[in-house]
Amino acid sequence: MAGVSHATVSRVLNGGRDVSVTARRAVDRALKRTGYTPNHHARQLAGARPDSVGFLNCVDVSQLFADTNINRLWLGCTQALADQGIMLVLPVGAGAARAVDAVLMFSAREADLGDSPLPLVACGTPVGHEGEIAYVTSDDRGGARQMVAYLRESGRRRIATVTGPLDLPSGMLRLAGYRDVVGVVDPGLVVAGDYSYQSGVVAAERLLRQAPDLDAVFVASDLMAVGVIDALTRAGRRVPEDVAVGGFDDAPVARRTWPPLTTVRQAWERIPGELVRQLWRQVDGDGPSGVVLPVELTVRASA
Amino acid sequence: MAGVSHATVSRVLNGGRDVSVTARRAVDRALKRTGYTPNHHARQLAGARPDSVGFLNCVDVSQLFADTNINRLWLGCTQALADQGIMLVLPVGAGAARAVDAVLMFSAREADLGDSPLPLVACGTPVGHEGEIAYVTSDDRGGARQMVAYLRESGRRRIATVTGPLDLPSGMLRLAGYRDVVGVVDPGLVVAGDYSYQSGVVAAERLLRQAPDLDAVFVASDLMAVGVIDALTRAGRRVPEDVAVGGFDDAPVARRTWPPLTTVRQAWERIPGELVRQLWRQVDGDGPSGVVLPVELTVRASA
DNA sequence: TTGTATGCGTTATCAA
DNA sequence: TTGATAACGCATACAA
Repeated sequence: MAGVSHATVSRVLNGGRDVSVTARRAVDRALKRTGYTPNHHARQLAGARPDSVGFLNCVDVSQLFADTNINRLWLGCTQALADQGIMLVLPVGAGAARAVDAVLMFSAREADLGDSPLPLVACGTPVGHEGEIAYVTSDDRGGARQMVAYLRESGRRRIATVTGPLDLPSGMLRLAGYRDVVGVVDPGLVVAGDYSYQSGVVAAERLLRQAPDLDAVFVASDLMAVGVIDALTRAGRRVPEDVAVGGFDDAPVARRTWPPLTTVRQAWERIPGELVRQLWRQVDGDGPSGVVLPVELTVRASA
Repeated sequence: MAGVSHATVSRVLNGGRDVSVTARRAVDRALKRTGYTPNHHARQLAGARPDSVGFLNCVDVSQLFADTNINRLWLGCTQALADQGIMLVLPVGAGAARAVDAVLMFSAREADLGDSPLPLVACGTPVGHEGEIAYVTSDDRGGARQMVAYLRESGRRRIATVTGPLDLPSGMLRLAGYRDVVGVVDPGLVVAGDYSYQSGVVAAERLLRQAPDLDAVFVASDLMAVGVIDALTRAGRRVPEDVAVGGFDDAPVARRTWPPLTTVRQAWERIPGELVRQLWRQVDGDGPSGVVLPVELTVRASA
């Protein structure tokens, strides 16, 4: 009760445009005096702009800070949103995203898609829903294509691949890119992994059995690629002399392997910003659209 | 539009009490057909019970899943709330808790306290605000007292202590418990740590310099205790023959040290349930109250 | 058992 | 620059 109306108080709260200095001061004092806190729900209901967005990782919550890719994105998004005074929240479990005003979605399988009542942007291609869901993604298919083409131009003839989970867009698309350049593929040269180090090891051992004459492997993630290199080395193959290994992501580990990993670099520094930009478009009612960020072949020593 | 009123729909949504079977079915069908999703904000505004609660860790978010204590609590709370169909959300950053309907607060320093507009329960004693904030805590002071008394009864005479952060209630109270039985304390026997392994190592080295004749150490956390044992061992002291070491928490690591750690066991399995129970009391408008859970001296081999 | 009416706390649209 | 006033979508006391 500063002797002014609701409306004036609201104006002060939202930037104080079109409010006289005296009124503003009176309101400010009253606010402080009464320890007033705006009600988030009422605010959102009345149509305020979202001020909390959820970082929804469809795969695994507990691994959030262990997976360097997700971690990088998390940090970037936190930053990009904090710049605008918006909080990033981590909803956990099935319907938990209802607690926030908007959603950033990661590692979504087809089943995770479906129309959301909230403004939503997917990180990665929402395969099969490209026209309905806004998204930002790296050029997975193009990147895979670049890598495999590079391997081939380096004179490799028996190029195998370790894929990511095939129910994930990135997994499917990187395999598609491999197919694009290899043409008709020998099934013995394709093994599925799950992006983990361990699955890289297992996949490489299997590959060695199925196709002992392979001379290159395109691995769909750097972490798996490390596993592949380790397994290959243990089996007595030299990298890259006997077998060239190419990864994907340019994760921090790519610089620390021996030999350093040739990989496809994702534009990590751009993704969070684009994600947030797309989210605002969504909030402003623009139709869903997709942003495909270019990737860059980064040649080091493993291939 | 199932041919019924708003109120009936609302009733169906909230359990369907006092609704005829036919009406309920009609509503259910209409709901499915239209893909209706209730608006969370409107619901909360209209006075519904909270259905998203925030797990607010005041210290460090990124370490959430690394700290075994916090991790245990996180899992327990997720479970306890999921049983009631409620989602646990992880708000990150200063004001992020505003996105949820209620708050569970961990590792709060005095500065983090202050009256919240949301129902809130602290895990740990809100020192200086005991009457204003509801809380659930282990008996830190009593536990420390038990441990130090046990050390003394075992014939130890120069009992040192490595404290936790002294701006954290648990840190202060465990030190207070130590004081309670030691009486007038030799300042050379007290070194502050921060609950980390590394700080245990550093503290022990310092203690060895300041008080080479010590014959026991009460360490305020198991993780630090491991560091203390390692440092002691490296310095040529045998545990427990030369120096007895007692920890606090009964973290998983306590069983895996050598020698296995004598420690103060917190009732981890009870804390989440009590926290949630207190939260509902809070929601129902009961005045803040505190729950102090007993701890148990667990004697293994290190003391 | 059902419908009507009111209020929740805020923003936004108008007049004044 | 300000103050009424109407939404916002839902829950609930009360009337029917």
